[in-house]
Amino acid sequence: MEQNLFVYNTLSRKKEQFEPLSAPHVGMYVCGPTVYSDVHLGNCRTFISFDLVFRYLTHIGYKVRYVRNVTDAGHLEGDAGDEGEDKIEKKAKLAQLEPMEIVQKYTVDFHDTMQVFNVLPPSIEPTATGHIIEQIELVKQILAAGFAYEVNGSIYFDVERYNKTHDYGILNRRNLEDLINNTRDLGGQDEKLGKLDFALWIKAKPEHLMKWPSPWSLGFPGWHLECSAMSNKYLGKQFDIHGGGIDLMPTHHTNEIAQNIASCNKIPANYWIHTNMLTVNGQKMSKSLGNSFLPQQLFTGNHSLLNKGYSPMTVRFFMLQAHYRSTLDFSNEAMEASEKGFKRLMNALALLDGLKASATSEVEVAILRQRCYDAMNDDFNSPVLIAELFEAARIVNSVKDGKLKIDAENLAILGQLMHDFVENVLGLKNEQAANNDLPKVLDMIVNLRNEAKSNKDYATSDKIRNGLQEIGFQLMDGKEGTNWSKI
RNA sequence: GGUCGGAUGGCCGAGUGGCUAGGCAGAGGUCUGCAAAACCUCCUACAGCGGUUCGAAUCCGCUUCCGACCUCCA
Repeated sequence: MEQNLFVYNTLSRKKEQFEPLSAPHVGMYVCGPTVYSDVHLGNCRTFISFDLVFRYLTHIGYKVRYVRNVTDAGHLEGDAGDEGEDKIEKKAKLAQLEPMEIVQKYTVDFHDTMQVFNVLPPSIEPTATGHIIEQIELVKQILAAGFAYEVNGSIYFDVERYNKTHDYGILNRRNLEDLINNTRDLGGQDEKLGKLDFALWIKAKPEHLMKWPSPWSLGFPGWHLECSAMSNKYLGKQFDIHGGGIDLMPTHHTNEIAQNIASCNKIPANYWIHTNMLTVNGQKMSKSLGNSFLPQQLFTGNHSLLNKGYSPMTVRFFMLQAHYRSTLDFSNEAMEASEKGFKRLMNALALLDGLKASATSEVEVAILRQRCYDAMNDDFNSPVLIAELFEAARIVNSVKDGKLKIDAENLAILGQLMHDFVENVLGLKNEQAANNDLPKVLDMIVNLRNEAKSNKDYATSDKIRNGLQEIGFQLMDGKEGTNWSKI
């Protein structure tokens, strides 16, 4: 916490010094996935971005309670507005499954995918269906405060009424008239008094499967409600950071803030962090546009836009090479560049242990370390951090080649710095197979080859090297012997 | 249509008034039996047109193009 961290706050549209409400504790809420289908790569980018935030806050000494929800009910489908079908229920009917079967399947898939990307689990991962009571209580409070009304068993939030005493556009910076004038007329919204009003509680139709009793009807909660209720429950009325994809900002987060303020007159979070979109050919990756990749397709290369597969850590590195607030465009060329860069960084990390210290040092590593912190303190600037780490890699390689001298003290700092930032902060890890007999076998083959080589039997030595290359191992002859690495 | 944001070298991508990241690709060199890796050197760009300034990729205006949101979305 000696770090002077600055965070870009969507509320102020500025970078602000990060000051938690009660350090060293930090409360962070991030809107998680709706578990009605596989997470795609764009979703993953958001959670990887917040994983970086979580990891860095933790690294600099904060005790973070990280809450990321799973939406397993109440999320309405498409153009029909609040009359639309629950996404999960729709999928369940199609697949002739219980809604909770769908939820279970895609929750497991989500967790697996997060693990593959080395995304740390949040401290608490609450579900909407697990907090129906809390949501009903919240609706009661909003009703009592006079910012909601009931029509035929459904409850709607009265946006125009709310805006008379509060600023509805505090986050999205839009005035109400503009919003009203630019809102399309949608079908099936007869019940609502105002165009911008949104549902807090929806009365279920008879055929609806997911429904719960409430004072108003047998029904289900509106989508925006769960995040208000659950952040309030686990982090309090006010907490430090609220995050999510930038596409959630104009509507979902705007409504969330309105709900919280309407119920307890406090804006829930001080810092609002929004991550930008992953694009494909310049267009947002999204399920509805049909241009999304599943992580599995990326790993295997099984997609028409892909030349080959890329490993999870390559993908993670690719994403961290762009700043979280910039759009990131996906392409094969960019992925291949990241694949090589990632390998270069990890090779340097692996060489650290074998480096020998000199009596004197030609490098001052503490300066580099400070530059790494400076990068992250500037709104989690991982691309700049990675640039600094490539400088660290250059030092490692030069020392290894005997071209640069480093003393024990600087070597220790260098090692610490690289492990801290590459593994703990960026969350990158080596993907090579470990803990088996393979290294011993390879070392033996390498020794055989070196015997042939010292006899100038290059036909044999090249045969061994080429053979290993074909099955995925690259040999590298150096002054101090031969190294191998997985290609 | 309204609101907001973006346009950086062959590709990706940082940077917000002078010091002009980084990765990948490309060229040359060192090393090496040859490779590979590594190291060194080179390629030095900011959509266009005006303006402000001693000085602009960075600030202002206009133009062109692209995107996001306005409707579920990470």
